[in-house]
Amino acid sequence: MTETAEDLGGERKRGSGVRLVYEMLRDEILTLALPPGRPIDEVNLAERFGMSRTPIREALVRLAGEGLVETLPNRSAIVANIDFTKLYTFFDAITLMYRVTTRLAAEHHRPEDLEIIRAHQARYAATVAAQDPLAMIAVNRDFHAAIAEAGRNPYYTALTLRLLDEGRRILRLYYQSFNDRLPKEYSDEHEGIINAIAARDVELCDRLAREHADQIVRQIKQFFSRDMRQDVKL
Amino acid sequence: MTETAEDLGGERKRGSGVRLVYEMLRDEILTLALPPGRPIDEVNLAERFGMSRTPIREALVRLAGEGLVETLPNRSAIVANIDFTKLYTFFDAITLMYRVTTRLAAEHHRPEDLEIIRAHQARYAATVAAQDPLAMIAVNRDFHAAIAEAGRNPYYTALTLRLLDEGRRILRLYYQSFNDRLPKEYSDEHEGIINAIAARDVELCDRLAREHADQIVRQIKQFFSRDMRQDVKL
DNA sequence: TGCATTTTATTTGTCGACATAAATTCGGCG
DNA sequence: CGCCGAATTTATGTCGACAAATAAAATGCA
Repeated sequence: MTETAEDLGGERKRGSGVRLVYEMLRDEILTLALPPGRPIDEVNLAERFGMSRTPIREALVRLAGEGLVETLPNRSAIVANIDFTKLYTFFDAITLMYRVTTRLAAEHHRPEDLEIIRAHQARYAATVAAQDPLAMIAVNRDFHAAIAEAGRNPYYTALTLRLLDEGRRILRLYYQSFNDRLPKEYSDEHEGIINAIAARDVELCDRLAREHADQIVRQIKQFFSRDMRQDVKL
Repeated sequence: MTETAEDLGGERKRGSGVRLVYEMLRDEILTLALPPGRPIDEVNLAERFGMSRTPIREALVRLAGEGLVETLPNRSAIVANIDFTKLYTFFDAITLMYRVTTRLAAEHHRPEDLEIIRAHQARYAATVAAQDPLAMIAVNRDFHAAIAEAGRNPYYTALTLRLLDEGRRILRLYYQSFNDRLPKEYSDEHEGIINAIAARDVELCDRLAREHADQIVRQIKQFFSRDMRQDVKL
């Protein structure tokens, strides 16, 4: 799947190796290029990135801290599995975080925040028009992350980011099942949320964020319950 | 402060070193034995724990992932500072998490959860009676962590744990200002919460959790605003 | 042939050492 | 006397190698 020889050019600056590996692995995990459960071999990665195992391990430890890889003692680390039995807790949490962060964004956003949010939304619409699900999923995450940032509560932002990242993998599964054809309905909902934030209408933000979350959750629930039934058949 | 020669006995099992360092450092940070801003020297720790720098670094990376230490590139890591300008976001977040986790505990708890929660509360009362603020703070954290666990939403639990840990440092500062004399009022509030969970009364749990949080927040806010005023005077 | 046990092999956990970047000290110059 | 720059020092980032533990393979036995 992944090309063997990556050969990332020449000299890297001291300290940049870890971040490089971290970001690259993270992206491959979140796009499902590395599927859940796949073993992660340290020496393999060390060769691929042309560096020692030490920075590789540090990147893996950080990813493990975010719950993106699971490390079994004395055994290969693996890409974190998606626990479908806990999907409902995920939906519950992300719905609450959408509501809370959007509310706070309405209260605390500054002009420059809105610019950033609108820029993400423009990119989002472009990815939908281009039928590029991978980019769409990534930008959708950036959009809501920007809203959370505008809310200026780092604790909520941190949880929201974690949920959004986990959501990238779930959405990837979801859209793959449709051969990656994208509906564009979310685009309108995003516009409504932006306007509500700009108007500083806290209650409207709450309602729109909840509806936005409910809509996605409903679709994915439907999809996975279908999938569950098929699984049960064996 | 910290004894130089710790000399933790003899052989350790392969893989246990990291957890040992991680837990010990974590405890020292949360009890303020290591004050915010203090530099953390890797070789120093390596000598103290009688192991190489490698496991020390891994423990530090994990602690950095939880926001308990800050690592500056090519410079000493330091114990994470407490950002008092973001105290209000902390209060907001922990109030919400108290409410949400207690609500969920009312819905999803099982008999064994209640036993655990009650056991923590018993220990809590004991620490208050013994006027042991350090233990009291630690057990208070365990009490609310057990409630979060009973709510069975790992995302909420994770954020709650992070907030509770950060809260340990703040509470330590708070009680230090009173020469570590403890009021026992919280004990009764805890009992009320336990009863509401046992009765599966979601709305009552919400109200009691909010009041419990508000009460603590009010006191600490008062304390820190007093402190702020003094700071302004220079 | 099938199962248990030993042997091999692979991969992680840890170590000690070197390279490098920043902080500090020292020295020169204006 | 003070400031700027170079040398020194200190601590981190990275490396290659060894040891331990698990998985896989091979062997022996019933």
